[in-house]
Amino acid sequence: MNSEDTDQAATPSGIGRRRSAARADSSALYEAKRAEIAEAAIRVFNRSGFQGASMSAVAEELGAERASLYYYYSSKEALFDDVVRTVVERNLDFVKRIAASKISPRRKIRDLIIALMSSYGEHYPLFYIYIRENLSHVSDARSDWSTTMREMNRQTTDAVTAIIEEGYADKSIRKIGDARVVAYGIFGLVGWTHRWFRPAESEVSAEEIGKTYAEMVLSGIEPPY
Amino acid sequence: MNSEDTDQAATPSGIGRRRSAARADSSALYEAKRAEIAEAAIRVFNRSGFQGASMSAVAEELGAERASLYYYYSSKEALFDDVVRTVVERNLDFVKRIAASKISPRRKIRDLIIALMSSYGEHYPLFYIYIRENLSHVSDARSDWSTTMREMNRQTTDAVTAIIEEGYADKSIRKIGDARVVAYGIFGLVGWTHRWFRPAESEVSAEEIGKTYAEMVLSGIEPPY
DNA sequence: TCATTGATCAACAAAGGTGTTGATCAATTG
DNA sequence: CAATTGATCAACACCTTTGTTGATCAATGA
Repeated sequence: MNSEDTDQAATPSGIGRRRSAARADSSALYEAKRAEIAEAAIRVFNRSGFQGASMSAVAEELGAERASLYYYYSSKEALFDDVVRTVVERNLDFVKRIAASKISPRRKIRDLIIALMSSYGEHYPLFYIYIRENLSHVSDARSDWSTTMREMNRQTTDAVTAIIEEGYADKSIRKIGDARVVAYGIFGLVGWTHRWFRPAESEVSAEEIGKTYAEMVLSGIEPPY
Repeated sequence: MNSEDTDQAATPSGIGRRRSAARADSSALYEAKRAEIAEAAIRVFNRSGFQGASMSAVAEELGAERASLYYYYSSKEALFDDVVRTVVERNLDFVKRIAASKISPRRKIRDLIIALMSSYGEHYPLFYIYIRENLSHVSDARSDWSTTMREMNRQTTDAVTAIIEEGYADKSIRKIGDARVVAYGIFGLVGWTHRWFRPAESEVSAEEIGKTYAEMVLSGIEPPY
């Protein structure tokens, strides 16, 4: 894709070499600029999805020139990857931290739902662009990246499933069905908000939604008394 | 887009006139062929989404020629509309029927979740292509179609919200939060299955999933005793 | 002052998609 | 048999997008 690794025809401006150098540069200033581009991209991806988003639209959103984006990102996929990697990593850390805490399974579930919703609201629309995508557009050429992402997704699901099973084992959670189905249900409740929740316009806060869903799930999985 | 409404240059084969006639034809035989095309399209749309799906892919899936599709559908959008309209209408009928039945709000919720899941599993992947899309690709040119679809979506949500509120009013449902948030939660539980549930490969049946989620929601919204 | 560098401008080739068109073939049907 | 018709073939124009390239401008800073 780029033939400027070593040899470079000596152009008067040397812009070719400068460009590839810039894309490889990971100094703070460059990363800051990349973050700025990523922020604009997040908004566009959120509106149009990966396939529907064009680099022109990202450039326009940023108020810059399309060619300039290629100064920092080598392709639309690279840009998208950068954005999604952030989300998936943050999400997994999040879930893992709660899973590892020393509280009861029921409390974990409650904390998870509320904290997840709050985080989604706070970082809107960052998480939602990832939730929408489902990584369905990944090309075979990037199978290692997509493998990594799917692996992290699996870990995220596994962590929540493990919490449910922990509760099944110590009988603090009533066995209402397959633990994985329950885990997916929790992600469904929270993830589905991407379809209707707009923090800036909503009358109910992200936290309130979280509390409602936590209440919904919890009182359902509590043993009868 | 088509200039064959009235005048048509007399071509030797008259194929132009024949084509527009075919597209307007709604006899049983033509509708059957359209259904056959739509079935192939459903599979492709489910795999790739509207934007990612190409007419070539649909043709290949059907085992036919791309040009032949245009004999029955005037555009990719027309094909997609045909598919989605079916789903949205069926879904709304479904929800309305349960909402109108003479059972308690709690029973309505339970029946709705189980029946919806069963229907999704049975008609897989028809409903899921609609759930994925969110009608986000609609162009301004088709605003009447999209308005109709959004209106039907609203009615579907409203119907479920009304059931919750009915329960809030007669105190048969414990007030855990905004009725609409709860309604969206139910759609989230059920709708999210599009991300992981594959009827042909799954160990748990659609009905089992429905029962699990019904249990999860119900015992949660039951008043304490 | 002068080299460096981020950013822009203005092209460009290549790819892939859409919808159209006319000729043609093969099967069906009156 | 002869007309009809579904389906195919093989182009075609058109459009959008992607990623590249080289010249150039303007600000920065040594």
